[in-house]
Amino acid sequence: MSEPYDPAAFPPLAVTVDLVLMTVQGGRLSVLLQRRSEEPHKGKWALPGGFVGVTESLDEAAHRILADKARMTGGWLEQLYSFGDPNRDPRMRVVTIAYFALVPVESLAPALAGHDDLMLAPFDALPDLAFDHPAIVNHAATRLRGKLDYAPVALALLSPLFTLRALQDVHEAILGTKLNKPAFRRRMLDRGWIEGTGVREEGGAFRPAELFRAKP
Amino acid sequence: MSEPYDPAAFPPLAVTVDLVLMTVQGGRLSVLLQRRSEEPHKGKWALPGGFVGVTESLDEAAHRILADKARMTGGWLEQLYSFGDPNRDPRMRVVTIAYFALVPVESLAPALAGHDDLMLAPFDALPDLAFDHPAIVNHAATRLRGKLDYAPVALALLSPLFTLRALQDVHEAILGTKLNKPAFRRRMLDRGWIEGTGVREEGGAFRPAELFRAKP
DNA sequence: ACTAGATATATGTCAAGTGCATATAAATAT
DNA sequence: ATATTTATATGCACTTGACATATATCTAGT
Repeated sequence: MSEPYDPAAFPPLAVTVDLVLMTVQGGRLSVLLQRRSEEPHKGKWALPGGFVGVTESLDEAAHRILADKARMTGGWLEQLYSFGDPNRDPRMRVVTIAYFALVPVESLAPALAGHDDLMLAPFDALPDLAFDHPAIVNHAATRLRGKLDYAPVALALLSPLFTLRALQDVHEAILGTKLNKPAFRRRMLDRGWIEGTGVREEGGAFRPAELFRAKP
Repeated sequence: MSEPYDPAAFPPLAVTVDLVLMTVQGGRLSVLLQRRSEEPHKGKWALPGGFVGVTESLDEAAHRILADKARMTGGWLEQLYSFGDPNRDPRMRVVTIAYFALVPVESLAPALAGHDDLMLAPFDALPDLAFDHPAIVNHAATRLRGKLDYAPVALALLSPLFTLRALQDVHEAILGTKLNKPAFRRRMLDRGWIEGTGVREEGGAFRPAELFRAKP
């Protein structure tokens, strides 16, 4: 910031936070959408979001919006990217800070139940989205795929105890490809993100797998 | 954005773009700083930046500020991260979108000459910075180091024709470590980012190296 | 009980990538 | 010419991951 603040030349802008809340449901990477009840784009699906309060940090605003949609246990939240095209909202100039969130699908159940203005849309069948939300959603998917290999993001999509098979299913859903089982297994164990519990899953029709958990 | 816009509950905020303009000078990774001429933090060093105009996208604002400081030939500009702590500016609420820029040091010479409110500060000897600019600068350095291996960012710090030795010097300056020469050479050629010109550098006291250029 | 079937887990081998040491090539200075 | 210095090339060990295959462990069915 070099020049002094001149409100006439540089009027303040509306600032929002939009949330790309992703989860894996039925083997497909999906994103939470909310039907718009107001113009513009009334009736279209859009990312959940909200304006940033004056006394609130960006992270706090993102947490607030996330907490409204999901029980935030074992999830992941990080800033994604900021979008500020002058025409992205026809009403007025809005700059949005997009956030990237991951939660196990069970954490979304309470919010989804009985709210028909909310839905989980799979990435391979997204509806027509409002504003520039298609670009935001694509940005999030790309980031997720890119981080999969060097950050324990996939763990945020699983419940606290999980099998290696379940972890692999999550990776395959995100990448859209099949992975080699022994190689995946060794890679995950080498990363040092997870630890075995010694306990096996129960109820399966075949040999039960060991349950793992995220390392603290 | 879910709720309707209520200016009383969510007044607009000032939005700025701050630029972390980095280069390698004398074998050291450095950042362009500007001395503040106004309160707050008057006299302190800070990142160059400015308010975002109403009709201007974030990228356009970043380009405008960059063009003011450097001849933008062969450089790199990308959005870094947004900072919006409510108290980051004591005057008022300011959200800043930080950008990450790389240019060869020669592109900065015109701006630096005769402007004693501008300086290139090496990362290993940064002065006391205004606002939350220390955090922004650290974020940029981390991103730069992280991208070095999988994106051709180092090329943006060199003139169009360069030797592999010069490219290695840039990498070493950024990472702060010495690298193995044959391994570095092979790695760079495998990446497919550069191509030989068949022409050799001239004037050196010893065997002249081949000049390379970035692939289109 | 035993066997078949299915899945979890372990191992062996190969190719690619990287660090390190060393060898060869090409220029200048004396 | 020869020494010196740097560029470029090559050989070798080590690590990592893909893939194939082997072994272990459970249930279901006879």
